[in-house]
Amino acid sequence: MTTPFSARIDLAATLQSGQVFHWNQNADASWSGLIGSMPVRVSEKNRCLVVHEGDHGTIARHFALDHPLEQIAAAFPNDPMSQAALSACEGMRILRQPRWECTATFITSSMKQVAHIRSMSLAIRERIGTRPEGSKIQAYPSFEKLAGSTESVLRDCGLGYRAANLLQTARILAEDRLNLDTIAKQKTPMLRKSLTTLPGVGVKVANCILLFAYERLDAVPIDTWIHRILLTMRGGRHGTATELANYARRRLGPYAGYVQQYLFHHARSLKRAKSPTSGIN
DNA sequence: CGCCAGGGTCTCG
DNA sequence: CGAGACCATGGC
Repeated sequence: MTTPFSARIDLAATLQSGQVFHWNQNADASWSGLIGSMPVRVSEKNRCLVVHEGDHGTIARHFALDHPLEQIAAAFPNDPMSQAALSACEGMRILRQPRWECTATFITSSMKQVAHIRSMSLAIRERIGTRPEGSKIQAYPSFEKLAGSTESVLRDCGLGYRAANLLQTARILAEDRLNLDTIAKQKTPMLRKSLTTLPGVGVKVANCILLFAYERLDAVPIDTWIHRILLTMRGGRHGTATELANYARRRLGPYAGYVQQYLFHHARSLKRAKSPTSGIN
């Protein structure tokens, strides 16, 4: 136990909002997980982050304690849905994720519920990953290691038709036909185009990767939830994918990705509250 | 049991 | 370009 950081955070919202899929809450309400291969245990005290285990600098960076939440909140659109999400999720942060791990988990995410993305992530870790010293769960396998795996092993992890995509992407990276670090200097539209060359990465998944692993806080992943919300904001008026994307960018402002994440988590929280039998999904 | 899930890709108009 | 079929799997 050490002195808390001073930055405000809602740890549960941050870790359960469908950004990362491998954190576990302990009996004492603290959270255990990995940042890359570094075991971490953190908790919340007076809405601030307390470190029990792990390097402080790495943790502060991963949890994006430098993001200006007040400025971001002030930039939220002034409509009922956005403001409701803002007050419900105050303190939620967009994590800075390791690029490969984020890319891989969102390749597996298509047409899957959050609960199942989690189970696939845990299965891949357990089956192919390696266990850091003193960690309960295993680290996500590197793309080199995953490239040496097989499609049938990945199907055993529950990936279904996504297995081939993940394997092929891992091989492209292992053969250095694309470098996730080198492309980080590209401007957002070009970076999005680079990411979508990877098998299993379309515009939606690319926007998740841009937002969660490349600090592009204006990137807006439009999944089924956000799609419905945007339609409601437009008064039920339908449109093409590109029209909706343009609308989202204009409507949600400079921190559109943040607004999107708050809307997503809030909408899912409301639905979970209606069915108490279901756990965290 | 039927529906839906943080969609991508290929085909066809 | 834009719309539709198809893709596996599990939670609800």
